[in-house]
Amino acid sequence: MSDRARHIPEATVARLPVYLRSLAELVDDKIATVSSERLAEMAGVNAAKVRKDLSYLGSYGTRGVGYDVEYLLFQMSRELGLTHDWPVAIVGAGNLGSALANYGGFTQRGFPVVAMFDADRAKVGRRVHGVLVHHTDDIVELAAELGIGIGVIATPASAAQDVADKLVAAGVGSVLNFAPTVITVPEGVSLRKVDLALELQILSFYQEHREPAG
Amino acid sequence: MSDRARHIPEATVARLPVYLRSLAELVDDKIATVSSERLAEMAGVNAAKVRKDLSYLGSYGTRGVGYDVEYLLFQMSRELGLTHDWPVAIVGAGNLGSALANYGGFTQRGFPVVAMFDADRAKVGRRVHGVLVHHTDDIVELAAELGIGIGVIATPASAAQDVADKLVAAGVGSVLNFAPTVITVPEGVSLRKVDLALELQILSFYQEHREPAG
DNA sequence: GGTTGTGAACAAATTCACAGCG
DNA sequence: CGCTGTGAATTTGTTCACAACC
Repeated sequence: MSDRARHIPEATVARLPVYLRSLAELVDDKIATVSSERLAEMAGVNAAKVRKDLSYLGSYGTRGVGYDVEYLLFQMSRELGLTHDWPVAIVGAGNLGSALANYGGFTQRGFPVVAMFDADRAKVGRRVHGVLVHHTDDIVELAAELGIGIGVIATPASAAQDVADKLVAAGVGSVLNFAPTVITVPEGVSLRKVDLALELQILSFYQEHREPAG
Repeated sequence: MSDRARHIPEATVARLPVYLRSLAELVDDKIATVSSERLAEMAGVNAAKVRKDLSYLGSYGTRGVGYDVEYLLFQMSRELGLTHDWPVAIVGAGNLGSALANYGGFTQRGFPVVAMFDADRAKVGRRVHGVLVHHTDDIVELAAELGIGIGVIATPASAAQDVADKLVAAGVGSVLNFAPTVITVPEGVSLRKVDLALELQILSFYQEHREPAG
């Protein structure tokens, strides 16, 4: 239907959730209208970028006035696919997987954790934050059955690619990888990664190269 | 000393740790030499990018042969500042902060967690994975005393900016923010963020816009 | 007057393609 | 002959600057 938003740049897509959060704050504060400048400040970017980014969604602002907070929030939620829930499965019920399951933020933001999987039979049958742990052998069958769209990988690196393959076989369209290894997914499946140690190593570089003091 | 690597692009810096991990795997497998093509495959990028990235570090390859794995690993570790440890403090001893402290990967990769901080007096004095929890009021004093270079923020969003300010006041040069909010640090301080819900929201966008099937 | 929306200018990052060297 | 290292071309992303509009 909406032919407006034809191909939004990746960099813009990655910023939309930040704007969304800012808009949610404004709603909480009962603020009805916001300028690109104010929104930029809240999102930690500059105003030109906000306007360019928002323009990909459509012309939702009013010149001389700004953007209607609630209207923009709604349009952005719709564009991000956040007007409905996306059931999520977490694979790996170890430290990290359990922490993710216990972290309420997922369910609260529309990503209910509906299943967990682990390769360790001793963990199968347990519940983490109310979510039942299944065996990884059952990913393909169960994830498909439960209509899981997004899979979260929180396994050791050695298991990650195999798990990703199973998730894809189950019809999962998006994968969020926490395992410290590169995994690949077929064309058409989205993949993002969060690598904790890697982030520290990047910071280490800048730490090492601070102010040449010359 | 080395005047070679004058200003490495950010995008390249963010990939260096991925190459580093690949090189470590090759060392484990007792492989002495690697081509840009092979390294690219392991790192999930293309060969041209590998060569361009590595060229910023210096001319460490041999034409017709490839790169000496151990030598490149050493040079890269040095460039990334990973030849010595970087003591880290984690602020926020809740679910996430505790999971991060318990996650052995940090210490193991040269980022020993030497202190934790929390605003809740009930948590102060406890130990998480052997690390003592202090009160956030003592960040400035203690972080400076302990020579902490990198601070990890794992607090609720509402506390994050205040904590960041304290860390900076303590002389911390790098901040890794897990709180779901935008924080700012002064010029010269490095900042990276990991936002779990945000990653899922980005995936939701692509999930929502899968295959227009036209 | 004030603020958006957007072409045009600029900057960063990626990819190509090949000379140069082992 | 094979593979690196790198200029040049291309693509992607950012910022400027201003016309259009409320």
